Amino acid sequence: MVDKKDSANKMTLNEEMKSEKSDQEIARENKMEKLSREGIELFPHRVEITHSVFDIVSGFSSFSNEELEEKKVDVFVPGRIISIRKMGRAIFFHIADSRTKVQAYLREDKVGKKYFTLFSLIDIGDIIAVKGIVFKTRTGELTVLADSFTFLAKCLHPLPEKWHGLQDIELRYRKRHIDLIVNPEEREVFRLRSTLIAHIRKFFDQRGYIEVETPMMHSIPGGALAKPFKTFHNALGIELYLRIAPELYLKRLTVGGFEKVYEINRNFRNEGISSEHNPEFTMLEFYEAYKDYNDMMELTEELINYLSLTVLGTEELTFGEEKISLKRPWKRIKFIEALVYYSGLSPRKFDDKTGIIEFASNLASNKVPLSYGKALDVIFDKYVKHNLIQPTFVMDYPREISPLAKTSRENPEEVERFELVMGGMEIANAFSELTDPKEQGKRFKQQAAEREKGDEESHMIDADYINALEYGLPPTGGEGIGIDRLVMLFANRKSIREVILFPLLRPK
RNA sequence: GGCCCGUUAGCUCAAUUGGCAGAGCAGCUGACUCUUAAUCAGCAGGUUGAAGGUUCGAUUCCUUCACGGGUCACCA
Repeated sequence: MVDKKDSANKMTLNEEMKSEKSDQEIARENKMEKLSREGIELFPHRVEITHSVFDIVSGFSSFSNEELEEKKVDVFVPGRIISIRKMGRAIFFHIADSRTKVQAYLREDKVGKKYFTLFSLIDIGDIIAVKGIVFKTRTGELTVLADSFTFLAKCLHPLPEKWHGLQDIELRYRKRHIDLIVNPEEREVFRLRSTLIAHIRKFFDQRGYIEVETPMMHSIPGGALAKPFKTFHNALGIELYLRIAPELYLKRLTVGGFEKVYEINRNFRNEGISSEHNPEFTMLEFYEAYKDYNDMMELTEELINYLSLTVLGTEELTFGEEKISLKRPWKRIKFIEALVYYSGLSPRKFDDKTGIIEFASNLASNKVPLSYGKALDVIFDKYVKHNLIQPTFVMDYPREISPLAKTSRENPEEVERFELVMGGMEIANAFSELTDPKEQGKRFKQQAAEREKGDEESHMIDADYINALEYGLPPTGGEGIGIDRLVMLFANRKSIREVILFPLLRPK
């Protein structure tokens, strides 16, 4: 098995080394050699620029050509060449930075024959810096009239076509750098992601939360019901798990006196890959002492509404065919009521536990025996989730599938937990945290029993966590929000791979 | 993992019933000093994802495999 893999790797490496260059790649290498022979540095150490492309476009677009001529704005601007239009002894080309592009204009009579000839050795994709004066062409396009240019990097491969860009989805993910060069709208998705996360930090920082980092490697994976990745620490000689959630560590911090904490970081779950699941994904978790799940609903509405208003400037998201209104307050529905409403089963049917388990088992294809709680969850996923497009808090979950949540004040079979569903996706999961160490011990034991029966996702017993609770966890509201999915909603992308720069793919 | 779909030039896509694998962009050569999907003339570019099979002949039909997409199942 190992040998087979090794030889396969060697094959691909050899193939890659031997792989023939295309005529276009050879042409580019030849140009590079010619330029080097001319004594031109193609990969300089640094360059003293005066403006970015964005600076020029944002700073001078509003001026007329007359005003620009008067100002005589000298610029030295770097960018990647994305198009070239050669017309005899004049050349127009566009250079781009991550935000926008600007035209440059090179004339033989202006730069001299030498520079002009050198430009024929430039390719689309090269990164150069253009020195010149800003003006507007007859058609009114802001343009840098070049008097010289400097190589910053040579591009040795042809770029994808200029108006279709890179369409091949597999190539876009495997060669994300090319995707980002030629597909400006993809850059915007990741810029949006960055801005969104920055505002999340701002939101919590302003409320007196502190941001913390807790371990990614756990000896007991906890805080969620999921299958972990396993790894090994050589020096300690112990098996470790990549974390499935930071929850138990964050609550230890609340025990320790940090009353408001949050963490934005990666979780790892060893489960299927789909348009809504990447094995590693980014989760925001936050915990606030003296609060319960009702407070967390308020906070969640406030957070997401604030994010939309500040980042997108609207309270309405467009997600595929749907419009999602973030106007507060959002819909709230009890878990069991949602099940009754969307499944079409009569409320009485849900009192028949074996009947429900049988019903749910027929929906699921795997043979793992279902508990009543799991059965309800299966029905929820199958009948309810995808119908909830507008933001909806689904409240009061079965206790069996919520081992870390406090029992409901009204119904001992339920816990104070909600999930926020939007665009048919689960976006957030929160509860009034279970703070009673004895009760927590019991819940863990029930989970361990499920585990014995073959449920790999059940929670392991974490004695150290119970010990932490024994020192006193104040009443606490806690919540996790899937950042990738939130970005999907904000960026109107139906696949999680569109909002993760390097989604996990099978190596080729 | 099951089912469906896709993989053709560097990129985006064609190819009729199984009958010489094409186009646009990009590239190369040349013309052109306000173009902008610049234009014009010419040239080059292919192991049709891989391996097998059927056939006189396979991009096309069949089998297996690889990778990806969609969907279902599990999960956030």
